[in-house]
Amino acid sequence: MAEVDTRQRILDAAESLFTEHGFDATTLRQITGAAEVNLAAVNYHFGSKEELIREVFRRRLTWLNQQRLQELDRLEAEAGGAPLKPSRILEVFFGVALKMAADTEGGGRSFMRLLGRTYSKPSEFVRGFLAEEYAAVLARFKAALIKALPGVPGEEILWRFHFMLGAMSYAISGTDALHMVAEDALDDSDPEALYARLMSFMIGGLRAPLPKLQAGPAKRPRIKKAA
Amino acid sequence: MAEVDTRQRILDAAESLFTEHGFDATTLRQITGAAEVNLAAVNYHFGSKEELIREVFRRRLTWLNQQRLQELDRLEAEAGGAPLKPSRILEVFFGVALKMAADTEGGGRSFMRLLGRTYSKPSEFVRGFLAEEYAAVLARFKAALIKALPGVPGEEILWRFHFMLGAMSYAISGTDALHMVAEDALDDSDPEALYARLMSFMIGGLRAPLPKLQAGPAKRPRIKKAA
DNA sequence: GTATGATTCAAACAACTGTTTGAAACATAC
DNA sequence: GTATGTTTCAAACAGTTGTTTGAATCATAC
Repeated sequence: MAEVDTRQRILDAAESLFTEHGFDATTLRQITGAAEVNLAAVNYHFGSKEELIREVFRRRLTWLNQQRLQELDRLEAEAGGAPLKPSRILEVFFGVALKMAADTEGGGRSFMRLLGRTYSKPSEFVRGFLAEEYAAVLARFKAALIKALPGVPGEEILWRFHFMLGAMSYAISGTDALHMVAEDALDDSDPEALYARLMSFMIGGLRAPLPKLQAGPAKRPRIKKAA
Repeated sequence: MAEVDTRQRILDAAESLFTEHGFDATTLRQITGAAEVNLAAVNYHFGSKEELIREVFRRRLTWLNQQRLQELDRLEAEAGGAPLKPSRILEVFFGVALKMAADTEGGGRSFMRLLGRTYSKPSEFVRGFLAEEYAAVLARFKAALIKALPGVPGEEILWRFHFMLGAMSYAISGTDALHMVAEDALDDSDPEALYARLMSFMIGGLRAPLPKLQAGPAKRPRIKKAA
């Protein structure tokens, strides 16, 4: 019984401290201190600091991605084979994440900020299982978007999806960054408003006119002249 | 004479190692090893590791922001008081950054990746002078954008600017992240193409319809019915 | 009660951290 | 040449890191 309690307390403390100071700058002594457990408890319950980090991610990420897939399933079932509205797809993917990020009490907010930062700087040993957790989800959403946007090349969609991940990451970890730079602070206290803002920005970006790419390696002339 | 060489070699090695492993995970012994200088050289030339980090940023950031202000000056002078096209403003701000990021040889690319990550996780002691370096630039570009988009509230512009910073950050540090997740790798070998992609995405986002913000602290009903 | 296994605890471990030191090597001016 | 100031170097410093250890405590079943 005490096991669960201790594990949970360590995970919660670690998640919060990792978010605040990063992995390397957070020591096991800080974690066990905040969790009010013995130092050796981390190695006893998780084996090592690296395994603890992985578990911090696994705990939330698995649920998050299951939720995303589940909602996409529901949406596609409702549509019955017809392509979805791109905005609906984005709403599922980012809506679930932002909903989690809005959960200040359960620690979801802390985790999402951590995830955003880690995603852009995957320490070698998280990269592997992060890819593992994300692979299926990314594939599903990419396929849905390609189907929803028949006119847009798949590569372009992937890039724009990538840009959107960046926007979301900053939106969540957000105010820390802009706050430091803009004195007239942005109000991020309202998750609904943030969600609405981010979503209209993303949809605008997703539906933007395609860039004029010139002189690529596989340039294809418009009209084939006689050779 | 040797001083300059040593300082420079340390800064270059530090920049590259910080980008790859982060500040905390990079040790002075790694840096001095890569730079092929004595361990004590860092403390002799920079005073401390923290000062070294600050100098790594200062070296590039000062130039980068000067460049941005300079180009904005030129643009506004040409316009002669008339509001600029929003896309032109973005082209200056992000174009300069992406040009630097495209500089693989001079180390600019490495630095921009580092900057993008640091911006979203400012260790307490970089935050201060990072804000210092950015304050003037942000203010200028914000003002220009507000002038260029008279219909859009200033707060909305700031948010969208923030989202764009996120998109750019991911675009630069980019492929590491998406690469790990999408097997059909994105080709980021062409900076021109990346620039074009990012720019049309951003402009699309910037010009997107305003979000419908409901039930804020100042909710205003559409039609006031009889009570 | 005793026995068995899981969990906690204080203490120690070796390895590594940023920093300091004092002598050596170097450059430059006289 | 000597003198002076700067830069390099190997070695050591004290402090912190993640991890291990072996005894103590707890819970549960018999």
